[in-house]
Amino acid sequence: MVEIGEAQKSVTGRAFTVLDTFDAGHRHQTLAQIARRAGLPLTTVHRLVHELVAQGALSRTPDGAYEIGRKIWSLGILASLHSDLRELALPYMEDLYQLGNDAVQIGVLDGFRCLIVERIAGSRTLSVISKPGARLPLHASGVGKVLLAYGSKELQEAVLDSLESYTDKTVTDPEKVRKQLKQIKDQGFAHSEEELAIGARTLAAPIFGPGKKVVAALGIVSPVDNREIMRIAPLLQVSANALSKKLIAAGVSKIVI
Amino acid sequence: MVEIGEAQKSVTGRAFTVLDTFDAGHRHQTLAQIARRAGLPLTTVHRLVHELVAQGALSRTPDGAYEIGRKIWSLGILASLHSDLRELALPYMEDLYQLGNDAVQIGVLDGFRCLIVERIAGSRTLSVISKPGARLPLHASGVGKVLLAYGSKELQEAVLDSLESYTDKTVTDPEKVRKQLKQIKDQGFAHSEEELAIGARTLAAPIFGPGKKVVAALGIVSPVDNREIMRIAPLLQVSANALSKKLIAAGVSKIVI
DNA sequence: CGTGAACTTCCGCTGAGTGGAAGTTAGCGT
DNA sequence: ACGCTAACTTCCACTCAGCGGAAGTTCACG
Repeated sequence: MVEIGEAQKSVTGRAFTVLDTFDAGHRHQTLAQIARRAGLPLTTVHRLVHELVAQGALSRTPDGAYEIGRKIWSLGILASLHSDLRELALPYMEDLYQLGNDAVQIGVLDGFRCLIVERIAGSRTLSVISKPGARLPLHASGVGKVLLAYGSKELQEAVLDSLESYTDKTVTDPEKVRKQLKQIKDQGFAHSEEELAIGARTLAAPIFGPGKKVVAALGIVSPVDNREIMRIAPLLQVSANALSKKLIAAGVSKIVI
Repeated sequence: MVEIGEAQKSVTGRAFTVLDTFDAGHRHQTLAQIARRAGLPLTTVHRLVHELVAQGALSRTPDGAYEIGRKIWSLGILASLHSDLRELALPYMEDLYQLGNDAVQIGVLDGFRCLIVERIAGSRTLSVISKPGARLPLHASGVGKVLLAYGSKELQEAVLDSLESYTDKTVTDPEKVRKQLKQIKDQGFAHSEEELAIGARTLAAPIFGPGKKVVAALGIVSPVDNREIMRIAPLLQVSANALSKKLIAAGVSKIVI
């Protein structure tokens, strides 16, 4: 349990250093834990945390630990990721889900990762599906591959430079990935099998915003034993195109980068 | 366009006064707008906003306006509202949705309002459904009525004290509402017709957390011309009970209040 | 009942935050 | 073209909010 945060001189900086200690693996933290992970003096964190609680940015659980509060959640859903992209995409995702009860996900480029914005999964769907907020590798996930294929030359070079392996099916040879990317742009969708998680195969298509720019990727995740999945590809593309048109019509240029 | 924020002395306070100027109706704001609404000097807001942008809490749109950034969104989805309640509820909501393609929503008590945490609506569903983050009146919505019926005596008195009307079917007589609340607790679910929006009827059931405490309400919204809706009531209750068990098993006591 | 770890309160020093003033840019009406 | 207004940005000297070490409190465990 080593400290994560870099010392910030400004108060707001410190406040966010504190908030940043919270992540999917650390949703509930005690005061001392936060202080250690933030690399800040306990007294300082004590004061900050209390102020954040007063603001509703953090809240205290019955057991005395702290967690992210409702205020942050309420603000977060105002982000264009959620209010624009997610809102417009959901109906299409819902329709795709009903086709075969396979999980559906939508992600955007975030640095060298694919940030999952939303996913639909019922009770019968396989449970390895990444939750919103997850950051998948670009070269080993369907949605990631799409974003990479349509991404800038610089992005591709940077990513191809260090290809981490997740399963024994992960493609880590830059040349092979390069060929895949070309093929994806040619056929308009990506396909991957057990490259990130055993048991899952993925289909993904690009979502275009204003100016032929790819702003997101729409994907379907199903169990490997599903032989039918390739038949869904055209339907996925229809949905992706319809969503693209809707995004362009709504003038959602705000999702850029 | 009058100022909203109350002057805060602490820096974090000011920072949140700035963030609080953002809401569903003000997702994109210019610097001057923020300053006016926050009731803070322009210079101060200028500095704060730039710092927030550096932190990723705000981001600048191509047209120069500001909006809530990805950092806040990423943090927000860690809130128990989202990561606990929403995650556990979604599969059940999905199943309910598939029953009749009626919109499904889940909400929690937030002050004197019902805060919508998530909703499922396909492309064919009626579009008046409230989005996540919406705050519905307790006496005029299905989910709200459930929370009110199972709420504390003090809450009920406070709410019954000022019953706002939204349509000509909204019940604003405290005595009538009181009777409704009793009936809801007796039969275990709430039913409302066009009390909040014309054309919509609602069914809602309570979700119990540890200790028989109601932590949320699960609801179905369908068009008024849907004669079948009452037949869904038992199914809604089955789902609600299953979700309750799951919440209790997961020990989600953190959703309290 | 002693030890340690987590949390809270206290308080005097100091530099980060403040906000008025002045400068820059952009759009609009005449 | 030109002034006018509003939005935004930069500058800088004062001062008070924030800082964090020290000491006190609470709690769990052995």
